[in-house]
Amino acid sequence: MHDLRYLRDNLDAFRVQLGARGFDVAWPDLEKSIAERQTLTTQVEQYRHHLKTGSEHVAKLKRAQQPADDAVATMKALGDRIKALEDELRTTEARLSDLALRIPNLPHESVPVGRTADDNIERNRWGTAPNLIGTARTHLELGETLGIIDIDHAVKIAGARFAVLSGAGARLERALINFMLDLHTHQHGYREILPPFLANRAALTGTGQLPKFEEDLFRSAQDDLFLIPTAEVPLTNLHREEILEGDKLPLRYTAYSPCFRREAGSYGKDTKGLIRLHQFNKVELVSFSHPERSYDELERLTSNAEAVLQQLGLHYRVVTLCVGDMGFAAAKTYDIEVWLPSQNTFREISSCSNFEAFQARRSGIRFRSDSGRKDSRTEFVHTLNGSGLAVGRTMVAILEQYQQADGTVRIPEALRPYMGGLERIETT
RNA sequence: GGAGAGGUGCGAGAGUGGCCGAUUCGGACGGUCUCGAAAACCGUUGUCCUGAAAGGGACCGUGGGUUCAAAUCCCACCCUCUCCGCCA
Repeated sequence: MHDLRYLRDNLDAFRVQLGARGFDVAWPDLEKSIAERQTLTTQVEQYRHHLKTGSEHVAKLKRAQQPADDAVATMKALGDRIKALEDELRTTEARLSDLALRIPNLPHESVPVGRTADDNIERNRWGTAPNLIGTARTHLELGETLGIIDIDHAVKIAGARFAVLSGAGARLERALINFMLDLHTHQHGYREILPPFLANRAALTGTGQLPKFEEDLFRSAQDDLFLIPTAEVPLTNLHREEILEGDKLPLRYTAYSPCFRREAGSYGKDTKGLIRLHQFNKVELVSFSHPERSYDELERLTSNAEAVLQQLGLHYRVVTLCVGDMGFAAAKTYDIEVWLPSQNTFREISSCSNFEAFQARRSGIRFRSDSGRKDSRTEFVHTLNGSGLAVGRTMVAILEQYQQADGTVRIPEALRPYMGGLERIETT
């Protein structure tokens, strides 16, 4: 969501800045709605002022026991007029807010131009690919042979794009969650949260999933609640409609949650294995930052996510997403991509974004810089989030990068304490 | 799920139709006093929209309605608390 006043005064410049991102915005409707709202608001406020003073006049007459019928009649007519105008204003405002909520965020000036993932720019690389030329098995082959990934039974229970983890597989997933949470809370200063996994409309509108992307979400129709597609939703909404104290910023939170996505429109993509599921586990990082420091915070948050891969010894790279590849709400995004030997390529395992004030404006998350001061003003915070990391895909990377010639999988050392000392996954 | 009570500013809590954006107490902030502090006393202290400013407008859980006029009356919904039922 953007500042509508700014938008009104700079509509053309704004369109240019938004570029290709604004291709499906209904600009003429938007411009018309803004103008209409302004006219109606001014009228309603003027009439209401008359109504207010007029009513006081009536009160005076009645107290003085003077006839007030004429005045009452005039005021009644005025009241009816106001009611009609207010109806119109309500309709206009609803239309305007729906239009405005569908405008994507403005990209930061440092974001590379481009349309697709091919235009993303590699920023840095860490580690080396294991030497598996020609022998790399897929995580699914490994997992099924080892008896730790079971797709067939998941289909029976829920259908396509679900997975059952079994034995050491389930243990590995749990170990990863604990390892990540411990790292972020003990070493990176995040506060651990265990949030609700369902969220209401207001929460999802605040972070930007609604109104535009409702078809991507699982929904409980009876209650009008949605299964969260990421813990970003509950974490960011922790402070919705709040005014935070400026000297407490940044506020950093981490949470494990399962994530639920309908994956509408991705039929045929990544149909095998754990890469793209309707339900997956993720440890999320969220930060509420002072606007002046949010880009430093983005670097920090990204490095916090990278630290997980470094400690696990997984080869990866970081790319800066180009304008065309960024999500709806982001101003700038780094994707962390982990090396998958079987695909001979890097695959996304984390996405770290600065949303600037986009979500904060939608959610009413402000801060006061000098608390207690008379002239202190409130300002929108900047919100950031990133995966720290997608747990399922981390497991995929471990299986593939740590696979041995004999079909077993070594456990990264950092993880062994979380696996009861287990050093290797073998067929059992 | 059933019965009852209630949702007001940072917190407690008053306000049952007009003079209420809202009494009071507490907290916080500033000041007086003090070597310093406590106490006491004085003052300040909600958010948003509009406007260059003066000013104007909105907000008392949310949304409707009644009325010349609504925090106050009516309706619906949401939420909280207590009791009962059910349940991990």
